[in-house]
Amino acid sequence: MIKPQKNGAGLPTHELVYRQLRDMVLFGELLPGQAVTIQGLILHLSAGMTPVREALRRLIAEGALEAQGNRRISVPRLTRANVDELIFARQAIDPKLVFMATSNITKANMAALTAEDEALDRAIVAGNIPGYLQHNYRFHTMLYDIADAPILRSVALRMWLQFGPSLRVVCGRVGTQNLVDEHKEVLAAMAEGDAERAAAAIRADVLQGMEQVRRTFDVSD
Amino acid sequence: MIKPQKNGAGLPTHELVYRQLRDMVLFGELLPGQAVTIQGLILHLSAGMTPVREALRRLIAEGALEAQGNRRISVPRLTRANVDELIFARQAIDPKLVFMATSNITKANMAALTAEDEALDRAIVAGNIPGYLQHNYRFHTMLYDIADAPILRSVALRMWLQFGPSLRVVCGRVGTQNLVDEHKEVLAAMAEGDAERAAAAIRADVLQGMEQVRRTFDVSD
DNA sequence: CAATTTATAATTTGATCATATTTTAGGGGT
DNA sequence: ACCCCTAAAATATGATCAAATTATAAATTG
Repeated sequence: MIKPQKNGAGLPTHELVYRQLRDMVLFGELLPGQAVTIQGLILHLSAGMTPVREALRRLIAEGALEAQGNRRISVPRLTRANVDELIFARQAIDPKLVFMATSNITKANMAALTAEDEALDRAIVAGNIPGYLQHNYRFHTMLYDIADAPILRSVALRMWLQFGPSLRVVCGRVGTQNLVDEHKEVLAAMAEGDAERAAAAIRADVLQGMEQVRRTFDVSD
Repeated sequence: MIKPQKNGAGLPTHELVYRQLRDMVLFGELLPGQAVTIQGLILHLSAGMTPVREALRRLIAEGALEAQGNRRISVPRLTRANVDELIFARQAIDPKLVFMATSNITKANMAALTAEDEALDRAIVAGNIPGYLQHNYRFHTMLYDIADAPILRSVALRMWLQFGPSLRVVCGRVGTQNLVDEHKEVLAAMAEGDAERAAAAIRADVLQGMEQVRRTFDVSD
């Protein structure tokens, strides 16, 4: 007699498992190199086997996790060459998305973006690392959503999943105080409808952040 | 007493199912808008349920398939805006990969690329559409592999999965005879070690091909 | 005789399948 | 058009088999 539990939300279990794992990757609960086992997730999340497997396949496809070949799964450890790839890709994609977002901006969108950026600033002064990571992610993904370009958005999100764990390590080393961003400039340019300037600002922001990731490699590696 | 059949190759079933489905998407056995059911695949590929589900989650994550929300899965139907996104992304990524590949080129690599391009030409004159699609794909993916940049490679492969079904439609309309490419120029530039020229050539090739995809939209849509 | 290596057993983890439940789509009736 | 009812498809579970890592013991060598 098997009884398939009806999970709280209206979402399928594999989706819930996916979101939990994704957040663990993005917001630093999983560190680079860490092993991830199916059995462990079944116990920890009290989910069935099939949903967990589906979520893992999805995360592997998105680059958030890595299949090591011998049936083992782990959080990828970036090489310096990988960071260079990420810098190139983000520099190409993110400004385009912000450029497109500038055309679609509304009063409500702009208010939400501003609120998110202010929450981000508060997390920085408070030294709240998880808060910084979450609000920073939210700020950028809101821009992606506004751009209304699903394919470029999915590429950009994929990049976040790849450098997420490393970004956590960066924050642990330099602290939140030393983190600066170009978000104010992005918002000002978007408010004026100056798409070129907004794109340039986000490119500077991306380069700023990714260079910080690269720098930690010059120390550790 | 259950006996888990040991599939021929040393690869897990979910991997084999994934590859078969991916090839069906890439080489035109699945058309845009077509529905894909789990049960149908279980019967057609005589595979179990769990491996099929895993392969589908992976293909959905890679953009090859689309979850419609109401538990239905289908081959995505590209919009004109989607095609513009693909053009932008490929124009950014592909030349970079060819630029990188030029540094890593070897005698063996160059011979394999040339052989693939010749097979491609033969498929064109023969009017062999599946052959054209396969050799064209192989030519480009060989370049990605030579570049040795796994993250950019995965982004580029994702793009192929998205426009694959539409490319099949294009070939069905214009025929293979009207398809031209810049592969000879790419190979010549790479042989000289001129990375800039090789990158420019592949950009022209990409634009050429993607514009053809866009053109079919102006007719049908 | 100690230490390193090799072989073997045990345990953990992954892969697949069959089955039970839930949800959706579609068809006939009001 | 709306609502129940049925059938089919998707979701989720636990059982079972297979494989890989770890632990343990034996053996060979310096």
